[in-house]
Amino acid sequence: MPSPLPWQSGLAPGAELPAGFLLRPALEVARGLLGYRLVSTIGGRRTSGVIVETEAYDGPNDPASHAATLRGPTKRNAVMFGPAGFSYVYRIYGMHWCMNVVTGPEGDAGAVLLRGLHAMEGQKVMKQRRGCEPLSTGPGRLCEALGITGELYGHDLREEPLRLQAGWAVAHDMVGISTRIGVSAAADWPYRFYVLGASGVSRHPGPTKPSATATEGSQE
DNA sequence: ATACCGATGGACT
DNA sequence: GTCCATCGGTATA
Repeated sequence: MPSPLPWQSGLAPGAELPAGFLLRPALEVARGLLGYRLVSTIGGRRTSGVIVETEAYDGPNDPASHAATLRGPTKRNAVMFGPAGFSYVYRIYGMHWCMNVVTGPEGDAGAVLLRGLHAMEGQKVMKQRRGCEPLSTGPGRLCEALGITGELYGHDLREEPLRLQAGWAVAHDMVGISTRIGVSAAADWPYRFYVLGASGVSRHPGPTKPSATATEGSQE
């Protein structure tokens, strides 16, 4: 068994993000958000969890980003060109919502897709919303479990009802890196980050980083 | 365990 | 028209 995950010892206090945390490039923020917390009070019901899986989307430089086109901002991707710390929520396949955290200075269209959450509070509510397990593994499920919809497009993540807060530090030997899931453009870019052995991670593949310590295989 | 398939809506060619 | 940053059911191994 690898070292225990830091959040297994109890609930971390909600904390503000370190200054400048989200102003860095999407790739750095995607790694940095592992162990941080997402707290929803949408619909007056509190649900929260620890971020255990992310993907970076690096704006115009990144062929897989919704901000990749040379044509500049569209109605959908506009929020990504704005300041960091706002949510980019979009609908995919006509039925699921996906949520990103906008990163980088204004004008830089970086974003980080939240793909996996280790549920900590309000699991009963999440079950109710989801109707089945797993609760918050995968971007669509994560949004459903926390009640995130298109209404939260452009929401300031310092404010109710959806807040991003600092949480636990995740050591480097507990982080897996792989290519992004479901993307065809830039398919070989190692822009996905996940916590080894954590529940809430959608898959544990990873051509990119063998990561000596972790024998995978721990279940939820 | 992996594989395929259908649902469904909006952005884009 | 086509392409998805997906999911859940069903099928096959």
